[in-house]
Amino acid sequence: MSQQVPALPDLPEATVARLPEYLRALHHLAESGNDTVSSEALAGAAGVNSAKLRKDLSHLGSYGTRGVGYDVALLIDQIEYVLGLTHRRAVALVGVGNLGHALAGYAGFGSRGFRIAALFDADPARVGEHINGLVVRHIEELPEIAEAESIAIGVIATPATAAQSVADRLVAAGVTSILNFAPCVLSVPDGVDVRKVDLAIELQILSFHEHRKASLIALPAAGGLTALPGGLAATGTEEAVGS
Amino acid sequence: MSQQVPALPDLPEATVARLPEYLRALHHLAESGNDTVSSEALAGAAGVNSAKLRKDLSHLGSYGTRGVGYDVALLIDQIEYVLGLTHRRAVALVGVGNLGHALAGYAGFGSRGFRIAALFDADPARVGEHINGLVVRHIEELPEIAEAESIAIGVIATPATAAQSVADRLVAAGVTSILNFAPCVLSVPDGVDVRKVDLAIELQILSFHEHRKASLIALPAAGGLTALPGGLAATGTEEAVGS
DNA sequence: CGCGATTTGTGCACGACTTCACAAGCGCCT
DNA sequence: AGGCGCTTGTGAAGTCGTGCACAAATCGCG
Repeated sequence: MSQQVPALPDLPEATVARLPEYLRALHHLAESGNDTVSSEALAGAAGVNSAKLRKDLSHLGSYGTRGVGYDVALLIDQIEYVLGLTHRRAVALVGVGNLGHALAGYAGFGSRGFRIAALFDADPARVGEHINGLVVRHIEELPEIAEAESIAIGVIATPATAAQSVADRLVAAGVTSILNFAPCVLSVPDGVDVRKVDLAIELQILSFHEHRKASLIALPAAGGLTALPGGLAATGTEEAVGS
Repeated sequence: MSQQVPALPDLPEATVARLPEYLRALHHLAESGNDTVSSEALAGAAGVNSAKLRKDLSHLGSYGTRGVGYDVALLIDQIEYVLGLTHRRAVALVGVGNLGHALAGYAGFGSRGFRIAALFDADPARVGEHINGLVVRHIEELPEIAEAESIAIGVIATPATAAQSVADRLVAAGVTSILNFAPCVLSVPDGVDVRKVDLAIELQILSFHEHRKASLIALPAAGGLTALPGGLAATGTEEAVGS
């Protein structure tokens, strides 16, 4: 076996964070029947500028053809390989409350490289419940199941008060990557990666920009500090045309 | 009248993204009865290092006391002011499927400065449903309700195919900030902010790190690029991934 | 009142990321 | 075969963010 892949180049973190977006755009293009795509077009579909896209892809190697563009299928394979999506990864979801239920039923996980292999909760009243074809198990059972299913990724969807304890259990069960939806900071050993998603934080960041926009409008051109320069569109198409 | 606030300093985006985390930590400290906190302690609670925290806070002004620390209550007020959280902002949630349901029931929004003012869906079968004390309305009703409720923030929890159309409607209804859970790129006019949350992307980023960790272990110390520095220190408080 | 312990605020150097601008490479057309 | 237009890949410059290290400021105590 052994593909001739050149042993995982170590990519800038910012690039890694964008690769999944490129991948999604590429799948979309492939479904639309495109078999090649230019950096300009792909960048547009992914919401970044083309120079950044080319630099990102260049870190993976040279998979484009000058004068032509990128081969969609080849690029998909390369990105999936780099992201470690060549096989479906098993994920454990802990906490089947409000959010946990929604996550358990989210089709996007299944279609994009992951398999929810087990659901856990600490509340005995919830254990045994069937969700989307899976049965909720008690958190105590985590070690055996994690072992049996080769689970390396855990998702925490519990209240903040339980999150650290759950994280400890996950780590003890061999999990080395955690996606944390609880609004709190987790402390984990070296070598374990944690990513955090906090819905309220996202809104608060938007609120800041609302506040700023409002205060800019409210102030009559006071000094020279208005004249909003570039606009702050986050993921607009690109390069704001109008001004 | 007129608070003596010095007209919204324009903060680095990276700082803005961390302020909500500081705010959460501060509320936690306040509830625990602390009335002052050092940069070291607060940084620990927020999962950053103290130099960064001090620099972030210094952008807001000088609200600390040398030799003592920061006044918790004062700092909360300042951060809430800067983030525009002095009043509760009305949010429209569009799409009450799997995820939308969970978001509508998420208590964190209510407790951290937001009020879900209305729920919308395009599916007539869902219109009229009651969720958490709110009734689901048809998307056509958005303009009047957005106006009546002064809604400036919209949350999109629809399938990707509907997201752009919903975004257009939101913008037309006067919304200037959008939180997008649909896995697609939105294009919006200048002056409208968009933040995106994609659950599958978060997992794919973790997958990359899993892949990288696995390949490092697999390779017997080949060149000079392995040599993982830290070893397995117990419960590193912070610095999870560190490149 | 002055001194030492403590902690903030910040100048500076460094590193990471972004953007520009262009040479190099490729395919097509004549 | 040769030239032309198009697109990639990348050096180099610019921007942004981070972290160190220390001066400045404050408190408490003798």
